[in-house]
Amino acid sequence: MNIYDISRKTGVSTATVSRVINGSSSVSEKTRRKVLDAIEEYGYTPNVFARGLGLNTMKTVGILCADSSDPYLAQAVYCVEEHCRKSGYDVILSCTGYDHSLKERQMDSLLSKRVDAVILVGSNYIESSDDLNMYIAKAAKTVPVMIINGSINVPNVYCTVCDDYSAIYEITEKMIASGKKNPLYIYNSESYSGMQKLNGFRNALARNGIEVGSGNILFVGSRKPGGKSFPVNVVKAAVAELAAAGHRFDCAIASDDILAVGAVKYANAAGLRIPEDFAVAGYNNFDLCECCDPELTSVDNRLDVLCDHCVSSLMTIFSGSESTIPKHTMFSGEIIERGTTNFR
Amino acid sequence: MNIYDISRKTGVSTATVSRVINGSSSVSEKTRRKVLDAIEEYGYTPNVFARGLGLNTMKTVGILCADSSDPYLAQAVYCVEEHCRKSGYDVILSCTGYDHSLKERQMDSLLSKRVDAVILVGSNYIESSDDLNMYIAKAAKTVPVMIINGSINVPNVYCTVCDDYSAIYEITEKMIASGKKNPLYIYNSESYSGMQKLNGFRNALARNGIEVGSGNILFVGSRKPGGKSFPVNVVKAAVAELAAAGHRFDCAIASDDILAVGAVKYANAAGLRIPEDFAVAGYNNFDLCECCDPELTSVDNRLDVLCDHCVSSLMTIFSGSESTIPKHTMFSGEIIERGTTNFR
DNA sequence: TTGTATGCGTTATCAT
DNA sequence: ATGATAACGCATACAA
Repeated sequence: MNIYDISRKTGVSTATVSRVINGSSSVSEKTRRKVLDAIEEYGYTPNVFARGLGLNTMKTVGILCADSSDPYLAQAVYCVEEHCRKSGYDVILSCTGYDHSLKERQMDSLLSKRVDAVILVGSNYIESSDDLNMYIAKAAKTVPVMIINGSINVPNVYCTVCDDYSAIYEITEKMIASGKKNPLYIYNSESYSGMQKLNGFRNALARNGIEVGSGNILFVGSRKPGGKSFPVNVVKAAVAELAAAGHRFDCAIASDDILAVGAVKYANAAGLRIPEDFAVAGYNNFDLCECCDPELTSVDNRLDVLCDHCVSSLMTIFSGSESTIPKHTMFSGEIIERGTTNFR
Repeated sequence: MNIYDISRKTGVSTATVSRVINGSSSVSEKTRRKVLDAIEEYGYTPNVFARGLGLNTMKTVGILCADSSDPYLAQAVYCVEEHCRKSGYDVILSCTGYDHSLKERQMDSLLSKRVDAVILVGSNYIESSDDLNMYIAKAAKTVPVMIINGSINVPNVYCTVCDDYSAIYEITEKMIASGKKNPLYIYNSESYSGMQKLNGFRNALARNGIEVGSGNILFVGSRKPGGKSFPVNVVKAAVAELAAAGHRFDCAIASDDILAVGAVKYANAAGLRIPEDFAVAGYNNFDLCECCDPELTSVDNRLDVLCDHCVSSLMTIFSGSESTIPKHTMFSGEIIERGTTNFR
């Protein structure tokens, strides 16, 4: 059943059928009804390939994300997908893992599918070397590229980020203001955003005259794609090991809630009182925070806001008003205090 | 840059270019090289729309899932996407929420995109009324429909499920065998799978001569799409309320880990010893289990196995050997014991 | 091994 | 308001 069939059944030309389908105004009400009825009767659906061939678009955006099973990214993907769909765009999901080579290949694959835009979800798409970011600039010559939680200054690339630096800086300051002298920073990502957070921690310590030594910073290894989450007991063990090595700390700040939970487990196992002996703060404000005992203080990075802003911007760009869209938008995180800290 | 351009640049016909692209054997090595070089040089990519128009396929499968931000579904989506991509198929993701009307609409939308198959992820796609499942049968007339964790007997629909009934039956028996007299069942989904689990619980109790009253079963409301997870404190409060109403229980079995965590929080807050006074078991075996204190006993439903089986089957069907694929495949769950229980 | 010609189902342009 | 037809870019049947 194609447009010719409908044309034949109704006795009008394919052009008119097409007009009806696309809601063109210059069709008589009578003809429109006739055509609509036939479409309904025969269950005709326009062929998207033929349409795509002519218009060179299938109203589809590609999503690149490292690992859609990571709760943070899953949340973002959901939010982006929903918003795109409501705006009439389908979503092709493409998980790349954390290795560079695959990212580049999947990007090419997406472009070869003639997506109308690509959205990079997660801070891990911007590498520290410009060379490695070339493929993004190249892609942006074809279609608009949106980045959620990553930043790069290239034409036709639009970035929406959370101010991770300030959020960590601020929460570290609060820790110190609440009387803590020896903060520990725990992280598992060396992405740009990861480094921003780390800098926030370092600078807050420096600002308060606390020396930063190897005992203050703990890298627990990178996330692996497809694992349900980051193994919390790895963190627990790493913190315990650090303590056993003689390092002293009275609080921990983590770049991700799951890491913070590891710290809480360490403290509970070591018989430390939380937050009196050992305070903990996480990042992302997942429901995991409420699963923790005591409940976990965290930074809400307002992912939904970022995603909505990103997709709204994209739709505006599609509408042709790209000049009104900022290339870079930064939102502030928000500290949500719960039982693992005692700020004042 | 299209196939005509490459044809012109190389001095061979478009047919030959097409042959090279598609790896046809009957092309001289010399010609092949020449064409390949030109393709490389000009960065030519075949137009998928034109290709799709002729072949009527874009090597794409549609995924329908209620909420890709639910950790369980996110895990499944990741697994399915990865496997599909490795098999040369792209994935269109479509989140439907838990309402029926949207499911039907998104299914239509997917079919109108001419996907080569549809994968339904999650137990919430099979309704108890046949009427409501009609749209699945209808879709299956066009393309193969795969269901992960849901079951229905219809031509061209292939189901892969976990034996939820037996898993819950078994874990309930273990609870009772470990000395518990008053189990509580906590659930938040009335899907087919949800009912299977509940039946497993009921039958295990009946089998052991324990009467099932309203104080033994707690429904805590349904999941909402897009929320990060199920609000754990809602569960905690609901259990506390049940206890306050005079109901007595010495263990809890939950249909999802997050609900079990709620029960653990209740016990901790009530000063009950786990597992002596109050044992807890969850379902799904997420890393959440390890975040819990004590760590949570759970049923591993082997989602990765289900997903892999589902996609492998699909690829076999694509290859034309659908007759070798079972319409229904059931895997067993596996009980993973941790600190919240003391089985023997 | 290679080339020619045609169909695939739309949309858009240009007539009428 | 409606119709005829070209164009979109590829794969393939058929011819050479």
